[in-house]
Amino acid sequence: MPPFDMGRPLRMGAVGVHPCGACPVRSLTVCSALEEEELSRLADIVQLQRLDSHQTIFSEGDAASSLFNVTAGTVKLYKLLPDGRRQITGFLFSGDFLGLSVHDRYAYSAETVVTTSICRFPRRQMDTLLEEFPKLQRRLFSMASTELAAAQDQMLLLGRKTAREKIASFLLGLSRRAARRGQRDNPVQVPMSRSDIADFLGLTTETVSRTFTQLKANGVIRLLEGSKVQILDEGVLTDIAEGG
Amino acid sequence: MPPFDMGRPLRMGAVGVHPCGACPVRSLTVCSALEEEELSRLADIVQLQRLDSHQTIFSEGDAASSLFNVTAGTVKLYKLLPDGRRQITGFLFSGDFLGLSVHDRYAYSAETVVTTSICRFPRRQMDTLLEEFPKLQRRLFSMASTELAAAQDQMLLLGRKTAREKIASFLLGLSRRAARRGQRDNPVQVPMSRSDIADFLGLTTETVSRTFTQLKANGVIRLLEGSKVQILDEGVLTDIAEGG
DNA sequence: GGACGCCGTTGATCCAGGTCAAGGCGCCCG
DNA sequence: CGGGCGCCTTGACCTGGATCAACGGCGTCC
Repeated sequence: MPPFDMGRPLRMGAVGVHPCGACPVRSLTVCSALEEEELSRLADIVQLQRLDSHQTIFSEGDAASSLFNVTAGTVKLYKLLPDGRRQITGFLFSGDFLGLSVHDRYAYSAETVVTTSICRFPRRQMDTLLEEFPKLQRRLFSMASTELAAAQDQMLLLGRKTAREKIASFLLGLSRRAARRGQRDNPVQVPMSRSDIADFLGLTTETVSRTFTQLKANGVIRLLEGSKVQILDEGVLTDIAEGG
Repeated sequence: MPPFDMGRPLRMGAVGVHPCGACPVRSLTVCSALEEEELSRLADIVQLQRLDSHQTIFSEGDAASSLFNVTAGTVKLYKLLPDGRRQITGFLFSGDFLGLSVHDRYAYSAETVVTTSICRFPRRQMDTLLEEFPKLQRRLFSMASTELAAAQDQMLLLGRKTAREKIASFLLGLSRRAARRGQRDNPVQVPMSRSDIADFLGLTTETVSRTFTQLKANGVIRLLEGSKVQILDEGVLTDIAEGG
């Protein structure tokens, strides 16, 4: 047994000063909509959780009992076909939220990619706060709209882009999101496996690997230690991503 | 010049009894969230428009000045790559809404597939109503969540399904949505061209055509007059759609 | 410290679906 | 009523990426 059970939820409302005020990613999250007073109400219902890599947060079809905020790490969302084929519908990083549902069931599964911290908001209590704070509702709506736009980009990628264009788009997307979070955008961290990338882009691991090799040979990127990728020519990579 | 200019917007607030009360698809739309009093406020800002087939409603990158509700007909949403490759991200029917945006620009283009009626809500005024009627906000959020779930299904389809599975899923999807609108679900109307279907499913028109022929030869469907498709064995079609 | 297993890479071959080409069949328009 | 133009279908062939296979590196567990 470990000295601290980090998997056990931590009720933050219990401590004197709630942690949301000091949350380093607050400005990125749904919580940025709130003032101090409201924030403390949110803190009353939140549970912090730290999860190892490759842990399931919830599975497709589970009762959708919570909403979540990623505060550190990486999460993947995916859907499966009965024979095991998998489509990863998104990767989430700090500041991103997950857990929206229709008909009270999650429509996809969520799993950590690396060690990850999340805030869990029980849906019932969250619904109450949403009624009480329209700002929160609006912020959630705006984040869902952004998600929807990203989903449409991903459909264009999946339906109409070549392997090379998919990989280029993927790397640029990772880099831009890192920048938005205030993290290093070049070289960019690529924490997920080839197999995860393949299932996100509608490819196989072999094709992902070959395409990285090819972009490297073309002098567009470099593969670095610690799953980092250096973008050597962003202009060219952008052109490739757009089919140029 | 035509005797009536049906393309000219019709301000409905001007007439004595607003038309939303009698709207035949109200229960399907965002408007179902509202009571009579609120509905008339919505009617004050709405413009009804009737459009011929293949008319552009707005284009990707346009200032997002309105939200829309489809009340009759069919609309397609799509994104283009610079070289003209196209991905249709969704088809809309009566009751569906469109026009959500991020950063005040539409992220996709919208075009009618057949003769179509839409309600146009100017964004500025809509925003005011959203503030005033949280129910409306919640309804819009819920519809966006549903859209998001559909987008994830479509990603699974685009990334991981075969041509046969894609066509089967497409027909079942059309049929189920028709049923939800209270329309005939079998035989099901397929108002869009092979080329539209191809660009929705990430295929070519040739492959779409061949796959229809193949499903017909297998006795799963029949192609009828007037762009209708009869589903002869829904169980088999469902199995095909899920990779069975 | 050795063996095993997982991940990533590379090579050889295959095939689903794309591309190119040719008609057929309505439908509109003169 | 005839010609032309979009659509749809079908056929022949091609190819990008999948599949199958082998192997090296590296971490983990006896």
